[in-house]
Amino acid sequence: MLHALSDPMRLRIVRELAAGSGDELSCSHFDLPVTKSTTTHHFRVLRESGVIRQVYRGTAKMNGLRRDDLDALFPGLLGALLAAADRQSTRLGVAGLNRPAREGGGRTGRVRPR
Amino acid sequence: MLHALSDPMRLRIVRELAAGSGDELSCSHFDLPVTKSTTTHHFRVLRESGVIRQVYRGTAKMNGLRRDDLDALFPGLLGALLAAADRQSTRLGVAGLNRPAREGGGRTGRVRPR
DNA sequence: CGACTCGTACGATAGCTGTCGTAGTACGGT
DNA sequence: ACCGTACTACGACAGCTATCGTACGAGTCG
Repeated sequence: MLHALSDPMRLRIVRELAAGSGDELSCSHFDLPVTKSTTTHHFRVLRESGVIRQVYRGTAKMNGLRRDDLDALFPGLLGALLAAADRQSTRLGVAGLNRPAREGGGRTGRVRPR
Repeated sequence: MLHALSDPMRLRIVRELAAGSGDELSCSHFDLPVTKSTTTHHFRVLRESGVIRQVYRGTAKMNGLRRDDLDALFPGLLGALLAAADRQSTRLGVAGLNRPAREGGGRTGRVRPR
């Protein structure tokens, strides 16, 4: 789980999910600066690490944060983590949630161009 | 920081540091199932991610958990994390802290043999 | 039906990283 | 002086993984 959450892109997804008042968002709701393939990859990692739940709801695939399960396993962890991410976000970037997440000096692969 | 803590070996180090009533332990106090080179590597990652503090105390190098700094930056995170690790530890392995950490099916490199 | 959108699967690629071994430095004991 | 301990630096290697592109199936709309 720590590994899953230690990627900026995935942490961003989780934060958006947690911020969403409703609890389920479609994959395409997220406007991530990566291709669809990569998005699928990240959602899979999150699902396989038990952080989110994915269900087909008619035509779209809804993603839900498994908050209760996580809280049962690791009480307080998710909350503290989200709070920490929020604090760091507001400390570094101005825009709250819209942090670039690995702007420029990414550590791996290309990000978008080509 | 999440990345630093998402490695079993490093989490183990941090847990031992946190468990130590005194706050500073020498590198060699830890009996990790890896070579000294790898140990140095992990300590460096922990130091560079700001989780621990290293000071030369005479001949030995003492490692201290930067608990207060971390708590200031991410209130409650470290506590929740350690608690979660403890719970998971007692759930999976019997021996509390002495979990093998990547026994057998490690994902990378060889572990010891050769 | 055809076109479009959403999401997946597969293969490729580059970079990170955990691990090791060997060699080196600093320091204290014999 | 010599050796042992503690730790680091550097190089090598294998595996993971974040990313991309392309191709594909499912479903919706004109």
